[in-house]
Amino acid sequence: MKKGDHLFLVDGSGYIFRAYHALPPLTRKSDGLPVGAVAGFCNMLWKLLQNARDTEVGVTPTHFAVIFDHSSKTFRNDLYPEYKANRSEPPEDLVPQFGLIREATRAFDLPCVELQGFEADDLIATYARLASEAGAETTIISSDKDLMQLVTDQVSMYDPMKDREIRIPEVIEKWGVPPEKMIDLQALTGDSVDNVPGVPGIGPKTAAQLLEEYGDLDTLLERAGEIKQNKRRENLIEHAEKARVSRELVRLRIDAPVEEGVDTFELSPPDGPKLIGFLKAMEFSTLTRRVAEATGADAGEIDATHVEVEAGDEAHGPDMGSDAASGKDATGTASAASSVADGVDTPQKLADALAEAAPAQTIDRTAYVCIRDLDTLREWIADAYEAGLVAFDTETTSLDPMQAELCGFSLASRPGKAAYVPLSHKNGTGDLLGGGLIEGQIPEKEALDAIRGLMADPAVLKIGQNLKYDWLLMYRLGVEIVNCDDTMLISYVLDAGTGSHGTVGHGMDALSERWLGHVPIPYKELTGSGRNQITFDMVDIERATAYAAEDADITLRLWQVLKPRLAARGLVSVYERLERPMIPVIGRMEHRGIEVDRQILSRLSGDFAQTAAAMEDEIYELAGERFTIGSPKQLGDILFGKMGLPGGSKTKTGQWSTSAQVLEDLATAGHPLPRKIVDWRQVTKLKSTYTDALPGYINAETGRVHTSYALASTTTGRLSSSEPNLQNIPVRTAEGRKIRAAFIAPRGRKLISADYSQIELRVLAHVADIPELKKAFADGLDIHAMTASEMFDVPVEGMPPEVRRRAKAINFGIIYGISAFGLANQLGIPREEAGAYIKRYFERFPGIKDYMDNTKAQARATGYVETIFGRRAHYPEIRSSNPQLRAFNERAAINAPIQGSAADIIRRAMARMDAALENAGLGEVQMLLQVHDELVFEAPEEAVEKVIPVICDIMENAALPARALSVPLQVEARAADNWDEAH
DNA sequence: GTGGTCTCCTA
DNA sequence: GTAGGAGACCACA
Repeated sequence: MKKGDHLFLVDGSGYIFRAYHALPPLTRKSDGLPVGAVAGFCNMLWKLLQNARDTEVGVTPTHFAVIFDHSSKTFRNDLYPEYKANRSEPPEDLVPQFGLIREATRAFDLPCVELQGFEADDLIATYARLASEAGAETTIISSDKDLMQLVTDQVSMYDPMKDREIRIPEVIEKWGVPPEKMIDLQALTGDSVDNVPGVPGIGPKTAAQLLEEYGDLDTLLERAGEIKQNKRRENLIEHAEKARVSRELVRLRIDAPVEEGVDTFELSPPDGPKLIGFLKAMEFSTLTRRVAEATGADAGEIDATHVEVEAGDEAHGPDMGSDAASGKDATGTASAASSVADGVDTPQKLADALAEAAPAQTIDRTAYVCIRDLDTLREWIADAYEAGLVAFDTETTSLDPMQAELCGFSLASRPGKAAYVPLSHKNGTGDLLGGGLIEGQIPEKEALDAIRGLMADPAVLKIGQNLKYDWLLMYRLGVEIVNCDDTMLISYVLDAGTGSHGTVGHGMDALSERWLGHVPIPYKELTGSGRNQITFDMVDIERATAYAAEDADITLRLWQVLKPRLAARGLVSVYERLERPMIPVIGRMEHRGIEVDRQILSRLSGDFAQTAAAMEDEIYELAGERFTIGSPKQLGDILFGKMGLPGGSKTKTGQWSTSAQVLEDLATAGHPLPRKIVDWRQVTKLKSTYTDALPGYINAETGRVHTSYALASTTTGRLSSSEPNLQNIPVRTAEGRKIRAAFIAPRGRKLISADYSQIELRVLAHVADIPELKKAFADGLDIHAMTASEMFDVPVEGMPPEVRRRAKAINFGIIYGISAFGLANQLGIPREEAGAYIKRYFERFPGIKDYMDNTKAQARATGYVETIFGRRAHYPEIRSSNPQLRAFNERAAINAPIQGSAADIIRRAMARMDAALENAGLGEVQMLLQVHDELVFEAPEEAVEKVIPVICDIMENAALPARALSVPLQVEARAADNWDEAH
C-alpha cells in the first residue's frame, strides 16, 4: 500500500445492527428466511464499489475490507467485567443474517476480517493506522461515534445510510470536540448501550464544554475542585476513576495483532457470476439485475448458489464455488450473451465479445407480433415483469412531443421478441375530418391504463432510444415512466466526439448500423416525404408493426451491447449521475414551457419593420440603387465593386467578407453606408429570428413556448436548445433586451434567474491549480482586474477600463485554447503584440501553460480529454497531419474539460433541483430553462425570497460531494416579472 | 425542396 | 481562440 491508495474499511457488525433497525423487514420470498439486513448490506457494498466516486466519499477505493466482531468476549471484559453486560441477545430474525452477511462479503470477493478477543472497531483502528503509515487514505464505512476518535486528515468516515461523509469538521460540529478528544469525551459521558460508566450527570454538551476549558481528561480530573457547580464538581471527583476506566474501554486498540496485512486488501473487479449466484440465492432480484447489467453477465444463465444458513454470528457457509459461472439455463440453449460470456474475465473483454457477437445475430421481422387485444397486451406486460426490463418505443404523428398524438407503441423484453400495439391507425376512407379508424385496435385509454403500472414500476427497467421524447409524450398522456435507460445517452457517454468532425451520431439508425450491422427500415419508406408525406397513423398496420417492433427490438439489442461498455470503460457514474437523471428533469422543463407575451413581440415586430424600412430607403440612397441588402454577395458587389471601398478579410470561398467587423472598420474610416448596413442587420435579425419566429412556437394548448433540449448533441456535455433555441435570446443590446422582456411570469408569479458567476474561470483555476486565481476567487476579487494587475503591473485601484478589457479578453482566450491570431482579432491589435501578451500570461501563471500542455498530451495519447467528473470528449483528429485541423482540435481539447466540467456541475444542480424545491415546500416552484450557466425558474410571488436561497444553495454546492472544488462557486439570483429584469 | 454559405444571436 | 442554433440567400435538383 502506498501514497495515493485509498482503503475502505466497512464496519460489518455495526452495519448489521443499524440496517436491521433502519430498514423495513424483508424476508426471502420462497422460505421466509429473514434477509433485510443482508439486502441492505449487499446494496451498500454494490453502491460503494460501483459509485464511490459519486457518493459522499467521492473517491474510488484501491483497497477494501469488511471487518466483523468475532465474539462477544474481548480484552475489555478483563478491564471491566460489566462491559457490554447489559446487552441483550440479538433479535431472533437477525441471528441467521450474521452468517449470511459474511457469505455476502465473500460473494463480493472482499476480505472478511475478524479476530478473537478484539472488536471490529479495534481492527478498524489498527488497519487505519497501517494505511496512514503507508501514506494512504482511509474511509471507514460506519457512523458509529466510537470510531470518530480515528478521524484525521487521512482518515474519514462515511455513513452509508445517510450518504454523508464525516471528517474533522463534522465531528466537531456534532460533538463540539475534535476527533482526538473524542476518547476523553466518551470517557466522561459513558455509554449506556455498551455499559461504559462515565461520570453521572455529564452529557456530551457538558463534556465538550469542560474539555474545551481544561484541555483533556487528566487535567480536568486534577483540577475538578475548581468547578463551580456543586453537583458536577462532586461527581467528577467521586467518579474520577470510573472516568479513567471508561477511557480505556472506549480507546480503540491500534495494535491489534492482525493476521492479514493491508496489502492483501487490494481490490479486484467483482466476479459477476459468483456474485449473481449468491444474490439469486437471496432472491434480490433488483440487485441481481443491476449486477448483471454492470458486469455484462446474463443473470438468466446463472444458477442460484446453495447457501447454508446457520445460527449464530460465527457461522461460516460453504465455499462460494466459481462453478456458478458455468451454469446453463434449463432449456440448454445458450443465448448469444452467455455463450460469449464463457472464458471472458474482464468487463472490457466481455463488452468486446458482446459487440463482436451482436452483428451475427439475425433480425427477423416476421417474428414480430401485432397486439390487438388487451389480454395479449397483458401477457406481454407480464413478460416485461418477468424479464425485469422492457424496451419501449412510441409511434406518433409529430417530432414535437408537445404536439404529437400517439399512434401506437412497441415493446420488447427479449431480443427478437417484439410487438407493436397500434392504437389509432386510420385508413384513407375517412372524410376530411380524418375518420376511418381501423377496427381491431385497443382504445388508447385502455392500453395506457394497462401499461401505466409497468411504466411507473421502478423494479422494471424501461429502455428506450432518445427516451426523453417518449417520456414527455407519455407524461402528457398521464403515464409516468420511472427507471429508464437510454441507448442514445449511453452511446453519447461512450463516444461523444468520436469520428471525424464529430460525425458519430447517436441516432438509432447510426447505432444499429455500427453495433448490430443492421439497417432498420427507414421511416421515410412508410410515410414518404415532402408534400406527399403522411402521418404515422395513416400507415398500414402490418408495415407499421414491422417498423415499430423492429425499433424496440433494435433498442433492446443495442442496450445489451452498449450498457456493459460503460462499466468496461469506467463510465458508469458519468452515465448514472449526469445523463440518466436528466430524462425526467428535462422532460418536466420542456413540458412546463415558458410564457411569452405575444403583444410585446407583435408591437416590437411592427417597430422593427418601420425602422428597417426607413433604413432601407437611406441605404438605397447611399448605394445609388436598390439591391438585396441581405445578400452578402450583392452587398459585396456594391461596397467593394461599385463604391470601390477597401476590402478587409475574405471568406473561405474567396468572397469579400461583409461581416460586422469589416463594416465596423469601414464605418470608423468614415464611410456612412457600412454603418447603416450594420444597423439594418441588427434590426432585421431581431425581427426575423425572434419577434417574428417566436410567436409561431406558442403551443396552442398550453399557450406557452416549449423548447427542446438536446441531451446528446455537444461534444463537451453542454445541452443545446432548439425549436426555438432559447439559449440565444438577445441580451447585449438595449433593443435586444426588449425581446427578452417578452418572456414573462403569469399573474401572481415571478421569474427567477440564477446564474453562476465566472464558472468557467473558476473551473480553470481549479483544474489548472493556479494559486493566484484561486486566491482571487476565494477573496471575491474582480478576476479580470486581478489578471490585468498581475500582467501589466498596474494597481487595481484606478485601473483604466481598457487595461481590464484586455485582461478579460485574455482570460476568455485561455478558456478557448488561446492563439495569438485569435487574440489579435478579438482585441484588434497586431499578432505580435497578442503573442507577447500570451507569453507574459504564461510567465505570470506558469500553471496554465502546464495545464494546456498536459491536456494536449493527454488528448494525443488517449484520443480524449476528461472533465472533473470523468466525462470524456473525444478528439481523434488531434493527431491529424493537417496543422490547421490539429491546432483546432488542440484548442477544443483544452476548452472541453473547462466547458464540460461547468456543464457537468449545472447538470448535477438540475438533477437535484426539483426534489430540493419540492422539499422546501414553498409552493409551485418550477425550473423552466437552462442557458449553460443560468437556470430560469417560475415561482409564486410571495415565495420568491425564500426560494432564492434554496436555488443558490443547490447550485453553489452542486459539485459536492463527488468533487470538492478548490474555488468557491458563486451564484447570483434575481426575481422579476420578466426575464430581462430578472437577468 | 435540399444543402451549403454567410451572418449573428447566446454562454 | 470554445460550444451551439437559426434565418436569409442562392445554387442545385
